[in-house]
Amino acid sequence: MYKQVQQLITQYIIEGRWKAGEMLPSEFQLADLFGVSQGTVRKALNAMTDEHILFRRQGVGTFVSEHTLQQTLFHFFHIVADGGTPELPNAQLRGMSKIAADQRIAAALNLTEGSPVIRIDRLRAMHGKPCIREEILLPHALFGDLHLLPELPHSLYHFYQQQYQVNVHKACDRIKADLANADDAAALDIPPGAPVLVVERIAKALDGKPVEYRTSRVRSDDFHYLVELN
Amino acid sequence: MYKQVQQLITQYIIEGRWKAGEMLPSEFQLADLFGVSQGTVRKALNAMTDEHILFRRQGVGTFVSEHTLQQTLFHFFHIVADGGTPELPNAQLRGMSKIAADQRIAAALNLTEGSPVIRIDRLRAMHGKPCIREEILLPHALFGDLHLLPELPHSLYHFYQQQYQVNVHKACDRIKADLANADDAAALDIPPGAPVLVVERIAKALDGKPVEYRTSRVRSDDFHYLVELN
DNA sequence: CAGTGGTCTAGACCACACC
DNA sequence: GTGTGGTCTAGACCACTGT
Repeated sequence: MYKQVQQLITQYIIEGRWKAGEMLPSEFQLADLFGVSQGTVRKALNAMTDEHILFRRQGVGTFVSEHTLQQTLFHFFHIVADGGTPELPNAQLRGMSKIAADQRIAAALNLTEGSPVIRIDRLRAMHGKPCIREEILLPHALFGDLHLLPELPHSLYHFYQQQYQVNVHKACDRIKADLANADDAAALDIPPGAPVLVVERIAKALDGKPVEYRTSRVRSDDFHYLVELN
Repeated sequence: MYKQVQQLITQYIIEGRWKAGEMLPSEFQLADLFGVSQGTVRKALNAMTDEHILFRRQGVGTFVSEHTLQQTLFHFFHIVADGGTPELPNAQLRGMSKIAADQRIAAALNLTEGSPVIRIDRLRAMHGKPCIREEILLPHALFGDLHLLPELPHSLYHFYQQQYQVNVHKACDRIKADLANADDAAALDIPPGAPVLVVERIAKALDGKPVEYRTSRVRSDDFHYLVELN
């Protein structure tokens, strides 16, 4: 029963009945709504809190998670300057376009080859030092004419959520090492052939469908990728 | 109260009163033992199950987690062949010695400089193809004369647990890119200057103290590091 | 069959936040 | 003060396991 409740609440959020940042009804109201006891609702809410879909504040209420800067930092941004603490870098937009998905992109986003996708190129910098080249690919079907906007905010997941009702809540990163090519060298201010980290990410929405395919090329002299294992 | 119960159970495990793989008393017996209700014990046990310190099987009982191959694979081994599924590679022992901790090692293991540490060198291979060079550093105080053994098992965390009552349960990986040096090239069968992943891990025991400092150099042509974010 | 964990319920009380 | 989530308790029943 608590899993059904969980599924129902998730459905309500996907349908936009409860939006990001909004407060849900209290445990007892939800219990009445779904015809179960307060304890059962509680178990569902806590499970969803563990998945970071909801968050709760004692004395206040239960809310749909927003991708705030804090959240994004802890859950989805793992590139850190060597001596320092996690921090969000600036992002400089280099270009946006609509292209047709090749085989690689189609596979990553679970589309058919040739489907329209939006491509974003950005250069990110920390403390004025360029550190990451990002290529971001989005299904056109979900994001409409995003590529025609003049600017983008730095925190994309928050933006996806606010403007397109796309809630990123899971992701999978594949990390490799490579040598800096000419574009890397020019953009990141490193010698060609220097080692770089390549992080390929596929991000998934609440419904489990892939919604973003992102490739980051990171200079490795002063930055690393950090993973906590529990 | 449930946090106190959690702390007590953890303490019992650290003291070796309940050892890896053993079954704990039932929820009601624990409730009597600690003077709380069964629901409170349950909450503590479930929290510890989430941290992978315990695992529970319906109809059977609650057990102290063992680092089985399965566990190790999912929680602590994230290097994967490009096309394939996660898999544990062979390990070929290259050498073991007792050395004095330099500043870097002392900082990682929270020891004073000059403390004795055990150093292990291994070469790991998947499907007969060499893929990882590992340097493993252990505090001598916890692992005694491990370096005098003629052989080591492939799954070290299980071995630490069985032979030295050291339960690894958290770790932190820092990932960088580098160029293959002469030793990498020779051992991993790649050209010098090829890109390699460098994974530095500090592993922590149940009591939160660092117990292993491991540096892995991974060939990046056919392997990657995999991270799941939730 | 007996013993275990898994779920659901109901009620009480506490801690906290906001008005 | 009122309403919220957080904790603790107690009891019932179910599902699963091993004998």
